[in-house]
Formats: sequence, C-alpha cells, structure tokens
Amino acid sequence: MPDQVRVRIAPSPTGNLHLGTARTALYNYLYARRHHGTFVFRLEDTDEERSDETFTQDIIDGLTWLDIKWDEGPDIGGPFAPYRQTEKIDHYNNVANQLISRGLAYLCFCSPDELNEMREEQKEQGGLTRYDGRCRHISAEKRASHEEQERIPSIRFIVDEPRVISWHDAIKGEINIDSSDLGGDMVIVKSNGVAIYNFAVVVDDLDMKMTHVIRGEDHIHNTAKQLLLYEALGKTAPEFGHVALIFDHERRKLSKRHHGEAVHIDKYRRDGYMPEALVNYLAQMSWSPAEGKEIFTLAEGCEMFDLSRVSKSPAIFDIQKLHWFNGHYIRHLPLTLITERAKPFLASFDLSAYSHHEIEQIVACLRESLTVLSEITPASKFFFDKAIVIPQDLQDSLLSKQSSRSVLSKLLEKTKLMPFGDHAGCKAIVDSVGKELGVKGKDLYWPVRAALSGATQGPDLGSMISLLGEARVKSRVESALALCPQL
RNA sequence: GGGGUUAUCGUCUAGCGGGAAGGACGCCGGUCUCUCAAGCCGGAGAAGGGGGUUCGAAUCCCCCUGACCCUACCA
Repeated sequence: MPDQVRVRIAPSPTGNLHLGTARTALYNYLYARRHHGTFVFRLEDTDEERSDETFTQDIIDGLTWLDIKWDEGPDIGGPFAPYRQTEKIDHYNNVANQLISRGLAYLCFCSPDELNEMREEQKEQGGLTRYDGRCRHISAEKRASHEEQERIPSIRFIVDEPRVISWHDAIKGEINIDSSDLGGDMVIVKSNGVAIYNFAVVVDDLDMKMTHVIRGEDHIHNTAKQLLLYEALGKTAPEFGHVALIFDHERRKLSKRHHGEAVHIDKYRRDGYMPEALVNYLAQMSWSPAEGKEIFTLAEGCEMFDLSRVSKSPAIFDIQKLHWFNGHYIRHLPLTLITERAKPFLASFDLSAYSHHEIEQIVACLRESLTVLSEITPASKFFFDKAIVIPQDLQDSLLSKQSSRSVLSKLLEKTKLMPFGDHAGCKAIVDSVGKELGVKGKDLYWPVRAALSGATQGPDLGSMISLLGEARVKSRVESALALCPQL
C-alpha cells in the first residue's frame, strides 16, 4: 500500500511570514493536493528568545490570506498533536535519553566559553572548526566533578565519520555529503533542556508521519545530519526535495535584514496586491507547469504541480512581473470581489454619496489602469471631492482657449439631456456638443476632463460623466466656466 | 578555510543528442483611443570559459570560473 502523502510547513515564529516561507508553504500545499495527501502546519518555536505570538499570528494570517489551508495544525489540532514544539519538550528528551542509553549520544559538559576557546584555537591552526568530541569518553571522576559543580550538560549525538551520506533529492537529484564535514558530534538537546532544531524536526517528522520534506536548499547540510538521526532511531527517512532560494536583483538572498518589509507577505496585502497574483507569481517563479500555462489559479496549480519540474537554480524576485500578474487579476477577478477589496482604500472618502452599484461602476472604470489596488485612492479622489481644483497650468493652457469656453457652456446647456447611468449615452452628448461647435479631439474632451476631474488624464470620459451624475457635473462645469476668461 | 548547490535573452523559464534555441515579464516600435493604461500586432535580446564523448551537444563527462548556501547549546 503506497503511503498517503503527508507534507508540512514548519515555520519558526521568530519573524513575520516571509516570501520564501510562503513559497515553500505553497509548494508543499500544491504537492499535498496534487497527490490527495495531507498538508500539516507546525510551529518550530524552540527558540524561546526570539519566538513571539504576534509572529505566529502573522504567519497564520498570511497563509490564510493566500488561501493556503492546512489540514492539521496548532490552531485546528489533528491526530498527531501537539503541533508546537514547545509542548513536546519532554518527548524530545525521552527520545534523546534512549539514544544515550543505546550509546549513540552522550552528555557534554563543555561550557560556551570552552567551546569558543576550542574554536579559536582551531581557527588559528587550520581554519576548520568542529567539536572535537572531548566529552564523548569522559571519565567517571570528571563527570562527578562536573556534576558537583552543578554544570548542566547538553546532549550530543555521535556523528559517525568518515562516511558518505547520500540521498536522491526530488529536486536536485543525487546528493552526497561526507559526515566528516558536519562539524563533529552535534548537540541535540541544549543545556536548558530544550531540543535543538535538527533533532526536534526529525522527531516531529517521524511523529507526524511525514512522507516528503520540501524546504529551502539552505537545509541541505541539515538533511545530512537528520539522515543520521533517522538511522540512529531505526526509522525510514522521508523523501527530500530542496528548492533553490529567492534572490534580489543583486543576487542576494531575500532577507528581512536587507529587504525589510519587502519580504513580508502582509505588506503585499496592505499595498493592494491580490493574493491570487502572489500565489500565481510565487508558483511559477521556480516551477513551470508542463502545459506551459502562465496564468493559473491555486486550484489549477493543485492539478498540475510536479516536483520534478521545480527549478534547481535560484530565482530572482522580480516585482515587475508580480505587477503584471497583479494588474491581470485586478482586471479579471469578479467586480464584486475587487470592489470589496477596494473599499479599505476608499475609506478616507464619503462613500454614502454613491449607491453600492455606483461604487462598483467607479471601481469598474478605474481598475482598467491599476497595477496595485492602493492606486485607486488617488485615482478615485475626484469622484468624491466636493469641488474640483483645476491646476493653474491647466487653467492657463486649456481654459484660456475660446473653444474650451464654448464647449463647457454648451455642455452645461445640455446637462439636462444627459442619460446619467448610461456611459456611452453620456459620451454621445459630449460628441454632439463637439459636432455642433466643430470642435473635436483634445479640444473637445480635455476641457471637460479638466472641469470634472482637474486632470486631462483619467478613466473613460463617458463613464466619468455618467457616474458623477447631474448635480456634480453641472456644478463642476459651472465652476470651470467661472475660471474661463471673459472674452 | 572546508563542504555543498548552481550556471539558456536584463528577469522568470521551455528544452532533456539532430530546432532558424520557444514562451512570459520588462524594453523598443506600431495599432486603437480625447488621455493614461489595458488589448492587439511587430522588433531587439541568451547557451560563463576550456577540454572531451559523438557523424552531430544547450542537452552527456571532466576541469576552471562566478554566484549562492551551510559550516551554533538559531531555526
């Protein structure tokens, strides 16, 4: 019977949800869905110094926003609870003690100072730093004296060396690493009694019956260490797939340190990016569907995802391409959804001036030219302003023209005839004004634009007039006319 | 210093021994339009270097080089 696929995302709540973490979560999610398996969310919170609940919440919120849902996790439980490592401290200790009793691990009494000193010496001599295993065969007396001094030991796992550790990586292919390059016997439980990452992951992945571990390639050396632990515990290791990292245009790893909020998923939500766009961008950044599709939904991704088509080399984060995806989704997602998402960006305006349907129409005509939804705030401002301010240079260059004055006054006469609500019909009235006066093109449209919005550039003119409605159009044209020089 | 990963247009990629090296973003030009976009049409633009293997190499092998990652009682 083939194992039911079980994969996980295991972030540590020491920071906000990072772009790279989101991509790893996404790939795991896609893999789980593709194989009708289970996607697990678990918290690696053993670093009590840096872990924080607000980060946990940010990670949960971010993944939820992206619509990446987990089947088991700290918030919803599951058959292999608990899903936070801090709730399993004793369990890790028990497993570590088994290793000690089987002679595969031992107590290490070295102090941080001693360890540092050792490394300093090694650096001076050859450069290679590694734990020399001095506590591995500690004498009974020495041990007793350490205990008398109340020195609290850590637990180290014996790294058998030299030997080659190999695995077939689902993304990278064959990988071989010599155990001698792993830095010597490794700490698995810190002297504060808390398991260290490399040990806790193995125990958890075993407890949670993970079949595949898909993570960043910065874990490749960890995988070698972990493989040794699986072996010592007498268990079969899951399959591994290491995804290349994400770089910036200078080929630096994307990091909070260098890029700040630009790597924070929530920043994209706040700035008006569509989660569909981010998911689509992230998915195709290091993976290309066999079908060659560029635009696809999360659900479609679930049908097509294939680990063997994930790229081996790093991808550079390209905001331009994200913008392209984002603009596409702003334009193609259902209008009601985009309107809902636009509302927070319209919060500074008095929306009660328009009906819900009119707000939707405003969003409809504006979304054509947006790349991020936040741009709708300045773009829609003129719809809500009580009065329009026409910049001086436009007054000088545009309103000073005789034709502008004629157009505006003629338009004012025809305001009553405007079929408000009918975009094309309103445009037709403007055209009729132009026809009667023998004015066309910019000479006809720009004065109207300036009067209504204070700019010569904006959404479709017919839509503007139609949505602004009779009262606003009338008063704005009157105001503009008042600025036209009397001839 | 040691170890590992990696290398196709500026960027993301397709390709998996025989093609004029394909697509997408961006860029440039055209078209549409009252404007900015969007859309449509077109264009420029790529195999890091060196050795092999082969009738034939982007594709297989080796070396070099670059970039990146790891090298904690962080995760």
